[in-house]
Amino acid sequence: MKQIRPTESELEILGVLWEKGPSTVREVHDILSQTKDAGYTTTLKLMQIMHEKELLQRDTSSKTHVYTAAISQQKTQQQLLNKMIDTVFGGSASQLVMQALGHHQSSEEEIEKIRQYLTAIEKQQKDNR
Amino acid sequence: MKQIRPTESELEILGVLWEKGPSTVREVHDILSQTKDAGYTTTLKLMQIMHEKELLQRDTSSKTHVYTAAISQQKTQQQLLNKMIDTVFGGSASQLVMQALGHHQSSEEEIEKIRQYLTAIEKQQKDNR
DNA sequence: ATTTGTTTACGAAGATATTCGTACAACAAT
DNA sequence: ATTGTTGTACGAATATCTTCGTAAACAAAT
Repeated sequence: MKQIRPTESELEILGVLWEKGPSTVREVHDILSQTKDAGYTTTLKLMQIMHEKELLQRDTSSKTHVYTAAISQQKTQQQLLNKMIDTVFGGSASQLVMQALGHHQSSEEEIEKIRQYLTAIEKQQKDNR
Repeated sequence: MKQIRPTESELEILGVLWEKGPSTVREVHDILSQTKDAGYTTTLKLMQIMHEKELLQRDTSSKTHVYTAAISQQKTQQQLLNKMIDTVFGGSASQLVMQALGHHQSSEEEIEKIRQYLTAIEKQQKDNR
């Protein structure tokens, strides 16, 4: 399987593209600069490199290029999670889950969603027996 | 708050030390080399640098030094999780939780534990209102 | 047409991480 | 004592990531 290894900065950019959809460098940069302090050309360069690495696709048909994430959020999440569970959580996913729930503000709706998910998993396990 | 930013390789080493407890370079290296391909002096150097950065403590009383993780697994987990939730999961902890549960075999006991955890969190949130 | 502003392209510097060769110290076995 | 083994220290090369200055292309406004 092709391993995806975006760097920190690259993940930030991917995060914006996943949320906002196809965007120009300017759009990405404006969002990043709210929380980060970097020049415009820095963001540009990063995105160009990411395009070379095939982390991003781009549409150059108009002067201002439009970039799109070329790797799915799901797949990236899964890969990073697995690595993290392995190295940092000693292989225990439930350990990670509890840690995540414990120290992060979760809304009631979110908690309800997770409950339903747990039920679904249990049901599935019974069915497979 | 002091931000902890271990690199990939550093996390691997920390992972070993968290699991095995205080260890020599040789011990750490032997475990790492099962899944990774690096020379002994590379591991040594990394651990020396980590000691400088105060990620590891070491006991030099005997010829063969013994290293210990100087940052807690918990704290590190929390910090990495928060960052990951922010950038990769669009701020949604439940998203991360579901992704983690979905691709990992969880026993019924584990699921039950998580359920109880959810209940506790909900209760706590009500009480804080 | 000239100026102004926005954008891409490119190169190179600076920062950080990773890798390993070599030298030397400690010690055990011969 | 000599040799072989195992360890630390250290420097330097290499690789990778991040940052930004500068130039050129282009379009809109004057």
